[in-house]
Amino acid sequence: MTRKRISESTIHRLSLYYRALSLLEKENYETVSSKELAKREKLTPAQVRKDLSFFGTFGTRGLGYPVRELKHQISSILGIDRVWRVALVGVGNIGSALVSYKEFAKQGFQIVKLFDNDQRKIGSNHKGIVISDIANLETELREANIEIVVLAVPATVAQYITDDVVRAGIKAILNFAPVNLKVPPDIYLRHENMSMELEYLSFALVNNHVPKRNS
Amino acid sequence: MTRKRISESTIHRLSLYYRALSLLEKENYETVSSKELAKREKLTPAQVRKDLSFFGTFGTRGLGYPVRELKHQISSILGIDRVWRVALVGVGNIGSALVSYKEFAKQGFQIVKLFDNDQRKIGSNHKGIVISDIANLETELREANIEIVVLAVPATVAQYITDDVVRAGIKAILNFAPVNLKVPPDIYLRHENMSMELEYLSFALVNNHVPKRNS
DNA sequence: TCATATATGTGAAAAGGTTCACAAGAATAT
DNA sequence: ATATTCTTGTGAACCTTTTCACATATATGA
Ligand SMILES: NC(=O)c1ccc[n+]([C@@H]2O[C@H](COP(=O)([O-])OP(=O)(O)OC[C@H]3O[C@@H](n4cnc5c(N)ncnc54)[C@H](O)[C@@H]3O)[C@@H](O)[C@H]2O)c1
Ligand SMILES: NC(=O)c1ccc[n+]([C@@H]2O[C@H](COP(=O)([O-])OP(=O)(O)OC[C@H]3O[C@@H](n4cnc5c(N)ncnc54)[C@H](O)[C@@H]3O)[C@@H](O)[C@H]2O)c1
Repeated sequence: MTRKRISESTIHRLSLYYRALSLLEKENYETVSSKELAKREKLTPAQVRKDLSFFGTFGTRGLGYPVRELKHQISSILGIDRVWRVALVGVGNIGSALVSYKEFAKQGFQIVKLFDNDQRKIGSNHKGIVISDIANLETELREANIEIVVLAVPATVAQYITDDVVRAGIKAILNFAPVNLKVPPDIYLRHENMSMELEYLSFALVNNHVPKRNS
Repeated sequence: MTRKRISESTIHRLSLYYRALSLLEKENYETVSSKELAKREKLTPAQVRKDLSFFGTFGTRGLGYPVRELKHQISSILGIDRVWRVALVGVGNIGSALVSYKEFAKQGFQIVKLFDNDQRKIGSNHKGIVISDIANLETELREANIEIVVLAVPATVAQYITDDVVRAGIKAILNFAPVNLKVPPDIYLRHENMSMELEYLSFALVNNHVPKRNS
């Protein structure tokens, strides 16, 4: 268990390193320097080395990092060297897109349960999964040993469903609805907010923005 | 033109304030304190006041901020008090979901052009927009006066299409493909990376993470 | 009119995150 | 063997962001 407190930015960059390493592996690189890794994800070599140093010493001086080995280490740090059982609530536009996305499963996020409140959808088979009735959310989340819930429901019902999800003992939620959900402090809650990124672009264009620090 | 350099975090929080203010307006609030605004978006009152202070003085001591007025001010700062002409490339799973999403248009992001390379899709009418051939990307982006391009194509072709988009004079790109795109320094490029958020949840669960600073 | 309560706006302090710079380890060439 | 080159790992310096704390301004009630 990581006892040092790691910043969110570092964790996000681990995802980037993982992605870059996957590509490097495909390109048959044996080793990679912090310089090359940094270049591929628009970061600095010092940043790469500092981030990795929080978790151990993975490199060889004069040579760099072993690609396969480091990739494996990062997947272990991120906890994606295993399968996570994920449920998705709201099989609408965005929900359907997420279910169809094969990369999630490849990274260990396996969507094994779908929920909706639309009678036309309930019971139907969607990409090999039968859509469950939202009325049975709590019991079925428990029975299926779900660990992560993805919310793709209208903003108006998101809080209500969240309360149910929390009651089912779920500790991690990814929310696509543009609303700030109230959850107990021991729940990990993340938001996917696409409007925010569009609004950033809008701001940047209008103000000719030069960020103080780069993303 | 904002000459002071504003941090990305501040801009992202402006989006949150805007969202909260929209709701407050619906709830018929006349004024709102930094305290209430902070509570609704899980921030601190000082943070709210500091952020707003970068752009002017909008509040009244002893009373708070006028909801309608502040909302309007923020929409002007973010540049969403106007219509942006957006094109979307790749009308697949996620692309279709984005086109169907009415909130974008309500916030001024109007998707007016769709592109794909699939012959079965080209020429067909999708939510009132005829899908164009990717072969005509550059000319049609220019002719339609597109200002923002959303990329929802496979990662393998994303860089290639980006080069075209840049050649068409587009200055703002929102990319959904999990790949770091190379663009000239005067282009605003943002990434929507859903795996990253899932991986954060995974990390948090595995490591019992307490972030150093909250999101 | 005055007292009290409320809440902003903002310098200054504190906390956090990034970059620098270099000692030290390892590979490679001579 | 030794020199040279390369590149890591990491304290310390630097820069950015957040939080604190309070002077200041307004509203409200007596
Ligand atoms: N579509 C997008 O591109 C997009 C982009 C950003 C954010 N979002 C957000 O994602 C969420 C879903 O958007 P969407 O476009 O997929 O909407 P949608 O209407 O297509 O899908 C919502 C789904 O949720 C189901 N649902 C409604 N109430 C429910 C309930 N009480 N219990 C269970 N299921 C319920 C509906 O039957 C539907 O299948 C919304 O909050 C939206 O704001 C969507
Ligand atoms: N579906 C998801 O939930 C999801 C989640 C995260 C990221 N993404 C990313 O979003 C992108 C799209 O994903 P998707 O699931 O919608 O895939 P998809 O295959 O359903 O859609 C891709 C679309 O792009 C079109 N396309 C392919 N090559 C093209 C080209 N050269 N020019 C123009 N159009 C072209 C295809 O015809 C198709 O319509 C991918 O990069 C994916 O990694 C998707």
